[in-house]
Amino acid sequence: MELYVERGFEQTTVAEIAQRAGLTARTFFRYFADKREVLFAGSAILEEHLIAALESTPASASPMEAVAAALDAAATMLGQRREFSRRRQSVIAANAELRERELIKMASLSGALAAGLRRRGVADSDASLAAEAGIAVFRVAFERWVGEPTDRGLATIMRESLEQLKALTAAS
Amino acid sequence: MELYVERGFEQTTVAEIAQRAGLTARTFFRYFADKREVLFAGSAILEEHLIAALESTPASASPMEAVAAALDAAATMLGQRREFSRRRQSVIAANAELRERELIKMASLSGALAAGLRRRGVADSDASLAAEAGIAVFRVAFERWVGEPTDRGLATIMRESLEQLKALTAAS
DNA sequence: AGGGTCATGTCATCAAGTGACATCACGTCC
DNA sequence: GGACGTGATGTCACTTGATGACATGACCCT
Repeated sequence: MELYVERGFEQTTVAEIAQRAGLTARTFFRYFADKREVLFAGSAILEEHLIAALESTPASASPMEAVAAALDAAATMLGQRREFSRRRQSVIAANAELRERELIKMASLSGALAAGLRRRGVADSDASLAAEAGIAVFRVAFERWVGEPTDRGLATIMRESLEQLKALTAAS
Repeated sequence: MELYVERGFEQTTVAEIAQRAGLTARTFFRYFADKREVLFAGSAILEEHLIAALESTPASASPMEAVAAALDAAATMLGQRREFSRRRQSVIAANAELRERELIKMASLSGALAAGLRRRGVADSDASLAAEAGIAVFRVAFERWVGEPTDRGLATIMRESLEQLKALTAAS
């Protein structure tokens, strides 16, 4: 991240990253599949937490309620370290390849969420839709949280956005 | 697409593509920014149609109604050529880089949609949420349409999925 | 005939990945 | 303590994607 912030993602070579870490480029590629992946090391853990939260909601909860619980978990996980998130996000926003990578991580989250819902007996189509909608909320809320001047709390913004989506679809 | 279907995306080099087209690799890169882009040439046109449809809905329509109209336009555009869509989709599904590219095209659609909504006076946050939700529906419906054994019509499935989302959020 | 523009080709170069093999530090076992 | 296996790292060679610089040739306009 240091180098990506200093001179931008494209302008830094893997050799430079490796050098700063006291390693060889070859070794870098043994830890990260590619130059982008190094910024997304945490996403697997995030996914685990999301799923754990989903699984621990009572079986009586509706699909969207379960998704909301998962989003809460995500919020508490990311909610700390806003400064870090902002810097990271500004690096990602500045480069198309990184944005692509982020999107596929989100898609993976969505897929995991949908699978989790199916495991609770939610119908296939409901599961994918609820998961996609949940991730849409996540995305919008996260972006808002990172962009706002004062920290209102990611969880709050998530809940707010979810309510907003509810209102929007109801009004159609 | 021929080559991507024949031997897979990774296994075909740009040199081969260029050769089959009777060109040089250098020339290929003058038409397409990269090896992936060649599969997404149509997405700019799709975006235009979506926005055109959005703009031509009455100002009285709610955000989600306007989005629904845009989705209808997308459906009539893609609704023909299901066979083509299936082959293309199977190529994309088989490769992570292509999936990434598709996701960013979707994100671009979402951004354009949100911008269109804002132009109609919809509040910022409502606009992004409605757009994201719309794209989520698009994604799920398209996937379903491509995967189904018989062609029920993309537009029908889109409407159906939108209703489903409405029901899901209402039940939370 | 001359000049301008556009598409293409050629060449050189860089950086991202990847496979094959060597090396070195370590812990284990006899 | 020395032989041995294992895992992490380095070195080297190579392919491919991508880009810049320059040349060439077709076409059109005056």
